[in-house]
Amino acid sequence: MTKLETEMLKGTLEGIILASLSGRPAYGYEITARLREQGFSDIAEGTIYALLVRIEKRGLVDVEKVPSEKGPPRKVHSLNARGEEYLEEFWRTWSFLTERLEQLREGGK
Amino acid sequence: MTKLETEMLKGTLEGIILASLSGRPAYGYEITARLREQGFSDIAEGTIYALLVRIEKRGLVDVEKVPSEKGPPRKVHSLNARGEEYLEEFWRTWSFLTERLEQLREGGK
DNA sequence: TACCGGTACTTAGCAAGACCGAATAGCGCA
DNA sequence: TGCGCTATTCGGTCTTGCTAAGTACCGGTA
Repeated sequence: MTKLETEMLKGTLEGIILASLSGRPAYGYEITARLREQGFSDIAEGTIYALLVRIEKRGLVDVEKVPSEKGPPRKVHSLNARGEEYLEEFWRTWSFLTERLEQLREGGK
Repeated sequence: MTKLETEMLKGTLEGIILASLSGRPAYGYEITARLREQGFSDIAEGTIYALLVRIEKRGLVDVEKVPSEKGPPRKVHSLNARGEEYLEEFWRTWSFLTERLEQLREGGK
């Protein structure tokens, strides 16, 4: 992970995870795998778990413990109503940012 | 400024300033004004100055002191070769991020 | 002269986010 | 027994942006 990426992820990683959770509940290990497949190759596992705890505390996801066939029990996170709302807010802010940046990029040429 | 925006700016504000400096040298006060016009209405002035100091230390800009008619001397910052390089790198990373997020957004529907 | 407002920059202390590394734990297989 | 994969937790560090306050220069006005 480049330093640039790391810093840019701040504030967006949360939205990324919520988005990835939207409609498809998942547990930490699974989310990490999903993200890696989707191109976020080097996101630290510890980071994902810390973030999941955070969004749980904020009440954006519901958590259910499900026994696993191959390891300790999984904590399955599903986006709830508040989470959906927050996700929408996230997309709005994200759109705002991308629009501004696109403007700047155009202007810089 | 919403908390979401603040967190999302982390890691991108630097690029925003470099981009805004690209081709048009400017001093802090001016940059703040520019950004406000461009929609970043609530970026703290102190933040801009701190950031300018940082990018100067990293050698991404050249700084020249220019006397002002109405106040203390201005520190005019201009993007140098290293800064241009860094800016390109920033845009690459930014593009990567936006593509991934766009994917996620599509997938979530 | 004294003061105020606008211009311009600086600094100290704080909160939040992501990272790394290590630890804990369950399970199957050689 | 020990290795490797699954799965989660925790402590300490670095970077970033924010707030709030202060310094400094200038012109106009009372």
